[in-house]
Amino acid sequence: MSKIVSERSDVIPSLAEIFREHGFEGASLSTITEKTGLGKGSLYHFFPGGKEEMAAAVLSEIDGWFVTQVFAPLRSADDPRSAIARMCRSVSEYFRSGRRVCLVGAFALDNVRDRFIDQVRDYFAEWRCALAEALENAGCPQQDAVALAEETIAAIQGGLVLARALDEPGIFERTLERVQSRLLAAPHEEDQR
Amino acid sequence: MSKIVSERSDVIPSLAEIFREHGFEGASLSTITEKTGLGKGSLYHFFPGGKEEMAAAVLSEIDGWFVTQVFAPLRSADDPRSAIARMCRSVSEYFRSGRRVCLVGAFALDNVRDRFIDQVRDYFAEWRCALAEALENAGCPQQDAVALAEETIAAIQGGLVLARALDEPGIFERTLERVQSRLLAAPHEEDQR
DNA sequence: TTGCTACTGTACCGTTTGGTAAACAGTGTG
DNA sequence: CACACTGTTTACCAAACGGTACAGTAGCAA
Repeated sequence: MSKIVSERSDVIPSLAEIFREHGFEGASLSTITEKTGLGKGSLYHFFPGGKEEMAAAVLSEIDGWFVTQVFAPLRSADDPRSAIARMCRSVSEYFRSGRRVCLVGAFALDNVRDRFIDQVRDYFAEWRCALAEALENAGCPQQDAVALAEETIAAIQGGLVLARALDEPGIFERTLERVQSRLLAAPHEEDQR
Repeated sequence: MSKIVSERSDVIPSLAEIFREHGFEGASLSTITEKTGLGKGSLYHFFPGGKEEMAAAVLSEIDGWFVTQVFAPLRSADDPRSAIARMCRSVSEYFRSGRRVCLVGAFALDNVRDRFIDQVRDYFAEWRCALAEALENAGCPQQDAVALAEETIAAIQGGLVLARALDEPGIFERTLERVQSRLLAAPHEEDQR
């Protein structure tokens, strides 16, 4: 057999897709070997901890992506309002305009949350915090900023759930537009005081 | 052994709780027998179709509850605005102020959606439709009504996800309050035109 | 060429899975 | 009392589960 010399990081995207499709419990090792093209031997070589380590790695990569692509830009933006607009664009692309589900949100719903509780909590806590910071930098009072950030993230998650439930990706896109205009309007209102 | 003479409908609430906790794939028959107190024999007596029929029965009951407690009152209300307020109260109680998860939403996220696609779609479609009707009856233009209904349901679902992810039920309560005030404000704005 | 390391395929492990079969017990009806 | 009906228990099954062990192979450095 040819030695493909794959790296651990090479399989993570397909692992992510598998967990998104089947959930943690629904993703069996046979599914994973089939869809990744890696045998059990290779999988356990890269992830000695089995499924749990695979899922943890996936969550880590997701978190990493959001930290660099979304959270950090929100925090350190010169122009927070354009950073917010960029967040909406990134999020829309990441979730494929509503055709892709949020794995962290899916994990949060049932008992698998408890196995990855730190990663799940951190993901959303960081997001809320980063977005609130950007809103504050744009002139939004702290209390309003946190509330609006919370509302925004919840709306995004709910948009994903509803879009998938009704199989209407447009729902997510409309949600995102509503959210964006509300985010961009908020600091303005405060400026006018 | 004593004959407990349980009925099919008696186990459905605990089945619902089991699926909420573990998800569909994560709920094994041994978990189910343990938590319902019924042996496999009894379970297959009531649900010859196995897990799938159990979950379908649970979804049916959930849908039934929402139809009578939420959707119908929204549609046939003399005073649509108080019906909307009552919806918010019912929903808050049903989801235990954010400590309970929406099973239909959870099912929607991964592949199990496709096994129950009709029930999942109907649940949300009916909700959106009923709420939009109530908004129209309150004087909201049709297009705005549908959009606001959609936004509301997505917000509720997202509130549940985020509340559970961060283990802060308060997030859901705040979401619900925001949603309610937006629903009650909307027809008013239209009236003032 | 010889090793060492990183990776891969396969056979296998014990356990658990969803599901079936049959014997059996309580209850109501004739 | 006899009967059917409705639950319930128990034992059982093949298949699939997550996971392990290990021999083997490709790649590379000395």
